[in-house]
Order: sequence, then structure tokens, then C-alpha cells
Amino acid sequence: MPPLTPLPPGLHAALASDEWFGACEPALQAELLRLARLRHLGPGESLFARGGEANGLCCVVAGALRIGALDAQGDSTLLAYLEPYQWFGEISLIDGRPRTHDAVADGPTQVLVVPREPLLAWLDAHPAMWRELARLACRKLRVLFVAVEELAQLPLDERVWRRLQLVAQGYGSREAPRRRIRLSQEVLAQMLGVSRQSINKALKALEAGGRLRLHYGEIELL
Amino acid sequence: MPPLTPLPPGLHAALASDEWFGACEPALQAELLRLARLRHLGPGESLFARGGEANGLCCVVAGALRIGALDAQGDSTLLAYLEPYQWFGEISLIDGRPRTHDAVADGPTQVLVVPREPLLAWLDAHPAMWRELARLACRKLRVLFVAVEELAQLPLDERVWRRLQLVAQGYGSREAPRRRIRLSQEVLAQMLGVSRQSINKALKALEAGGRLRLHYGEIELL
DNA sequence: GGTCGTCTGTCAAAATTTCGACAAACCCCC
DNA sequence: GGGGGTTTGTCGAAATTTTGACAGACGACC
Repeated sequence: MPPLTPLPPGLHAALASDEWFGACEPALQAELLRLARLRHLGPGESLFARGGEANGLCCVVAGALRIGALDAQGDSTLLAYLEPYQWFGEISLIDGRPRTHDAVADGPTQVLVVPREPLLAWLDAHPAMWRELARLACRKLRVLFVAVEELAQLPLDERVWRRLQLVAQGYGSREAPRRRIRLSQEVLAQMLGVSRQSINKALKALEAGGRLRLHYGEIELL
Repeated sequence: MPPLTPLPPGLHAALASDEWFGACEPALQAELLRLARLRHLGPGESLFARGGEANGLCCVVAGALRIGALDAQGDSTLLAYLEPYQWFGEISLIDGRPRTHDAVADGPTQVLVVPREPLLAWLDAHPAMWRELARLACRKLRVLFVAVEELAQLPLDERVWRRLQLVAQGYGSREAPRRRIRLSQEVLAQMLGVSRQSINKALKALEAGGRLRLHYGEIELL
């Protein structure tokens, strides 16, 4: 069963830049690529929604995804901003329960989707590979623990700084942090759950401290 | 190699009340019990510390543990309050990296410790069991995602309410929530990263709303 | 039964954050 | 080059939270 869309050449090398995928057993790497289908999303298009059924393991290969959710009041929270080549969706793969978040494309975006059923079947035949999935979940746990702690304790300036670094490093996915981040202050405010004005003040303070430089719709880390 | 201290009779049944352990493959359940050593901790004694080396998978069987950390200012954050029969420590088991938090006994406490090396060796021989460890990590991911979202968005009253319910349910470990929770308002404040006075006000509001009743050093959920 | 340490309830001032508003700057697209 | 929509910078009033303080309540221990 060939991919619906042929996978871009050189994809494997690019995917290996992710800390998780790069350290995976070659057999799993190969199988993920063999089963993967490339899905194209238009701006604002949804990949999956909170509460929806698990469709498989995913990886951003172009563009970006906003991971968030709408709360009871209809306000949207933003949990993460995923760029290439980050893998996600392992939670529903592992436990079979519904999606925890909404995933929406931010601009034209391409996502690799490894369908759940064939992947689970392959994992049944290669159970040692579950360890790699545990590793993926584990990495996220570490990031989340740090995030929870900082969210509760640090002053806002510092929370903003850490969160920017987190996005720059792709939440632990990238080795070398990105220098420039395309995020509006509005979106950053959603991620941290404070008002845009507070974010603006914090960013100004960080800029005055020489830790970053502000541009239009973009932040440059120094 | 017999346990240093004989394991209490009936322990297996009690452990099965935990959602994770109860749903584990019997082979893994048996092996965990076979490898486990019972460790006794006095009040305030540390089981492990942030940054320390992984010593194994653990489970509270009596008393309680405070899971937290000291930040740069020396203020302590409290992440969780673990009671029987909750399993933890799987992160360092899975990735071999240092402990993310401090674990300190709150009163006389007994903890089951399954040493890392023999457990890893057994897992090598039974790789399908990695799926169970992935399940454990996965459950924590779900709890944390919800916690992060609520921490950022909900008003304080609601955050307090949800956190109490989380503790009452053992963070998803217990099926039937506990009715009374022994937690001072001071500790609750540390968990949520706000002042004790704010917690007091929030609890009063919840009590006025008929959702709980306050006692000395204890909170009763209704 | 008394003492001590902890926990709770409450207060007012200080600091911080939100909210609503508005103008200027910027980019994209026609 | 000129809209039009988005993003940023900033303001003041309102609301909330923190801080520091103190008294009373409670439980443990002698």
C-alpha cells in the first residue's frame, strides 16, 4: 500500500533531527515511514479535535500546528505550537482514549499520519518498540513537569522567557534552539493564560534586559 | 533473593485497587512484587531528591509522600501528595535520566521500591511489558495536561476545587474518591502557587456554595 | 489540665493584573 | 501606492492578589 502522496525525498534525514525519532530503533523508524500518509492542511484546518477518536501517531513536517482547546466559556487556551519535526498523538495511541486537545493548522501545513490500526498490529509483532513510545511519552512528561512548576512559581517575566525557550527548542525536540520565533503577543498570552498587556510589559522588560529583541509578529532570542 | 522485609500479606489485592497496577499484565504484577523491597521512611525523610539517580519504580503502601521541589529562591513547590497505592518514578526508569522531583515522607511512610537494574533486565526478556509502563506514563500525561490547562485558565475557586478532587482521586489512581483530605491550607497554597489567604477565601467560597466543608487540618468534599 | 506549636480566619495597605480603549506601526494584497 | 486587517504600545480605572500582621481555635504532649 503506497502512500497516498509520495513522501518527500530526504524526509528521513530531516525527521532524524528530532531527538526522539533520531534515537529510535531503525526498525521503528522505517516502519513509521512505511505506514505514514502525508496529509495537507489549509490554514485553520483541523487535524483532530479534543474528544475525538485516536487516528494515529503524527508528525509535523511543514508549517505549524496550534495545540490547544476551548474551555467551557469558549475561550481558547493554547498549550503548544508545534513545528517540524515534532511527533505527537502518542497518548491516544497508547491508551486508546480520546484526544486531549485540538490540533489546528497555523498556515499551510503538512502532517505525517501513521494510522493507528496497522501501527498497533506491527507493535504487537515487535513489542520491544513499545519502549520507544514510552520514551516519547516520558519526554513530554519531563517538559510538562517543568512547565507546571514554573507556571505556579516564577514571576511572569521569567515564565515568558522560559516558555519562549521551550518553543525555540521545540519542547525538547530540537538540539539547537531556533533564534527567531514567529508568535504574536496575543498567542503568547493565550499560552500563559495572562492578558496581552501583561505579556507586552514582560517582553519589554526582557528586551530591556538584553535577553531578546522584539520585531513585528516575531521575537528574536539573544 | 527474598525481600529485606517480608511484604505484608494481602498487599497484592490492595495494590490492585490502583487503576494502573490493577490493569497490568499478571506477569508484570507478579514480577514487580517479586523484585520489590519495602522501605520504611520516618516523617520528613527523603526517598529521593531532584537530580538524583534513578533507583527504581516505587509505590506508596502506607503513609504519604510529598512530591515537590525547591526552586532557586529556596521556596518549595508542591506538585502532588501521593497516598497508597500510587506508583511513581517511571520517568527515570524509562529514560534513565535524573529524578524530576523530591519525594519526602509526610509522617511514617512505607514505600515499595522495585530496583531499576533487575527490573530492566526482566523487561528486556519481556519487552511487551514496556507497553504497561507506557500506559503509566500516559496516565500521568493526561492528568498533567488537564492540570496545565486549568492552572492557566480557570478562576481560583475552580482551580482549588479541581485540585482537591484530583488529590481525592489519587490523580486518577483511585476509582472511588476519598471523602476527607488531610491537607492544610498552607500546603494547598504551595500546590497552586498562590497565597494562603487566597486559598482561604476560595475555600470559604466553596463551602458557602455547599461543595465542601472545612475542618481543622482537613477538608471534607460533599 | 496546662502549654506549645500549628492551623485558621480576617484585616488593611501595597503591588500587580485585568479590562476597555485607542493610536500608531506593520504587512499583505489589490 | 493605497486600503484593510492585524499587531503592537500605552493609558487609567477597576478588580484581584500579595504581603505582613495578629488573634483565636485546635490538637498533641507532658
